[in-house]
Amino acid sequence: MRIPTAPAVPEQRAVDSEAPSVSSGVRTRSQHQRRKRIVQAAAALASRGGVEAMQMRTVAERAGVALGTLYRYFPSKMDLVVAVVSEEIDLLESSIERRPPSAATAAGRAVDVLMRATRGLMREPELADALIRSLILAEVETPFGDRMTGLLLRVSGRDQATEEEVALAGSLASVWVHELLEMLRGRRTYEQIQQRIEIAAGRLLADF
Amino acid sequence: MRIPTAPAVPEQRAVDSEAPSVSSGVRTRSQHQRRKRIVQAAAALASRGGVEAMQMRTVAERAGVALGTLYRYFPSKMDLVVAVVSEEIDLLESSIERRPPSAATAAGRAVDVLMRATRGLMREPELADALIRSLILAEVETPFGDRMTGLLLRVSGRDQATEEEVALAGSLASVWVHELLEMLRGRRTYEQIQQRIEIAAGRLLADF
DNA sequence: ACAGTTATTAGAATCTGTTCTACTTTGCCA
DNA sequence: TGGCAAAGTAGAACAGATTCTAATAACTGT
Repeated sequence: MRIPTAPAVPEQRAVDSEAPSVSSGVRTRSQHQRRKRIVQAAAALASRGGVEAMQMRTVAERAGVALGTLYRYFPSKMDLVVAVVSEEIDLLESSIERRPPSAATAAGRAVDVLMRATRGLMREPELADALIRSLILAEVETPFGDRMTGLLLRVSGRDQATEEEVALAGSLASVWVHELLEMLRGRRTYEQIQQRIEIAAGRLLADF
Repeated sequence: MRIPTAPAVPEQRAVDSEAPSVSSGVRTRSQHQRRKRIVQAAAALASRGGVEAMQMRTVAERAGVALGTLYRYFPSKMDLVVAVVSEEIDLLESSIERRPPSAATAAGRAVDVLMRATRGLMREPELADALIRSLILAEVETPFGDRMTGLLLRVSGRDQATEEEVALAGSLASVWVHELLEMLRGRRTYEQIQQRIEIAAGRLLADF
């Protein structure tokens, strides 16, 4: 799996990696269905016992698909996790759109968004675990971190953000992710997270 | 891998978990040596090919120890990774002690420390990548974040820190870890990290 | 020195992600 | 309709972390 002769370059895995037919790029209806069934089966298993319960053999079985097929759609377990998790983020974004944060300050609105996301994640703890970890683990660029940062900038009223503003929003996002991780490790309660996010947001987005 | 929805009750794995003699807690000289040999072998392997190259069988072999013995000292690979990382942090701490940061402001000293640590990690990219990723993914408590936070508080002259100060230093530490990760993904240069750390530190530790 | 506990060992065995093989089915089109 | 490439299948095979076993060595207190 490793390339012994070229040590410097990390093995890029295909970013897309979610559909067969490499040549055409087309996805038939039945393939779409199959992919959906797989992701659903994976999500169902993960929301119970977490990534551990989401074993590739089991997912394949639950989705009524051969192991080889599962691997054709998702070349690694991580790809599957990422797929499951993408759906969750979509949910958050549309929730924010439906009911935008109303706090007076940018920091307040950011805290609102982050804590709403936190609550959403806490509803499916095992799934949340998978989400956060995959967000961090991903080898290549994933939309997650940037999407969260973008979301924060948007609710802060910074559609045309300076580089410094992007850095600050990004910092807040990374603090949030870290706090979530600590929660997953059982080292934070919801209240503690809120407190810490408020403190950090108050400083980082002070003059937004 | 459970979430404390209200109270924080993680299934604690023994945090220590690094020496035999559960009952006595004593560690004989030969045990100490053995442990040291194991960690050295692990570090040597990891600094070449990353965690992948640091296979438990290989580590045991290199350390001249049976696989079972390795597992007696380090119940899981993660425990071994943590041990390796701890040594790195020791190095950083003693380096800081030897040559304390001299900047005028607390934020400046914190930036100094973090960038010094960054340079240290960049010297062994494979090791850094492996270790940081594994630590972030670790299920259980790791000394990493807390030690870094403690270090930051110390160089900020906050030996008796308030809760808010701990939160702020912790936030800065998590921003740093995140930037490090981005660097490992090839999305940050050293200069960019420095810039972002300066921005974040300037806000977070403003009135330290 | 002796009995009993604890540490160590070699190696087999287990578990789960991933890969491989040898077929069979499906979709497509000339 | 015949045929070919892609997609799917069942199941074996492989890899590396972790666990288990049975036996031996080292250390302990008496």
